[in-house]
Amino acid sequence: MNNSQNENSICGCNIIHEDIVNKVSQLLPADDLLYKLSDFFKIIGDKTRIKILHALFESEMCVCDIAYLLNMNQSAISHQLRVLKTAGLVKFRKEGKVVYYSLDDDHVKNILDQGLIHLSHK
Amino acid sequence: MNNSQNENSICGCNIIHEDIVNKVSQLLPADDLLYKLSDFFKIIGDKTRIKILHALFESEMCVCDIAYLLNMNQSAISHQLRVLKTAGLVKFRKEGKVVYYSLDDDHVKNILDQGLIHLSHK
DNA sequence: TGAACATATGAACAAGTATTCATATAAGGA
DNA sequence: TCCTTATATGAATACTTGTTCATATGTTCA
Repeated sequence: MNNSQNENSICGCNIIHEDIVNKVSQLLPADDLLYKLSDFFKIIGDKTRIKILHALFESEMCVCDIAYLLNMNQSAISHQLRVLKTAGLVKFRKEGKVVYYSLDDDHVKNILDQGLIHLSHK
Repeated sequence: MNNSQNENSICGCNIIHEDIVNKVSQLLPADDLLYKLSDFFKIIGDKTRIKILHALFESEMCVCDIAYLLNMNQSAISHQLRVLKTAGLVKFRKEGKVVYYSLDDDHVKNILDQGLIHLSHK
């Protein structure tokens, strides 16, 4: 237990447990890494994108197929596919006019499945 | 290959591969479940909350400690702790004025670690 | 070459959300 | 009881982001 007299200007209160804060502070991963991590979860934390990913678990699909499947217009799907592509979660191949998207990462299915397990245990 | 003459009013294009769409449509988890799943990832897809969770991996902490550790004011942390509490990811115990937060879910650390593995493999 | 179509993309708009500020609540100590 | 302090919370603000609309690009086919 370690209190200082004046409240801290940063957080607006005193440090109650300086020893714990110091210990945890050292063990915490770098900000940079944690930001990347939260960005990754942000990508899969969207209902449209998570549906696209689940669809691609089953089969590669073209933009038009996905749009029809999800009952959304082509533009919205195309925008979201770009997000997934930029994040390295999907890749594509072109065949004439048609662009086929598929998964580009083995871990993603694993992580989504873990999420489902989490939900089922709550 | 299966084209209809007029473009589809829903997605603004024709279905290219009706067979695939039908197959995937049957295999896709229920909307309800996928929404819950994306909500879960949305919770951990925030830099402040992911820092809080990582901090709590190491030790239970009071609100003030977390605020000081993350260099944020008490109110912001309190709001985010409520989000995490509502999602069932953290729990708390009271000791006088002080409220101690800790993890309330075993799967979360696992999932975050998987996320880190994903990042390191990219 | 021109029409049709699959996809991409920029801009605008709408909706959601994280943080701040002010203040309330509740507990401890003088 | 009054003062201090730890936490919670409602409202306002600022920011982020998903979707739509209009349009551009690029390919096929007649």
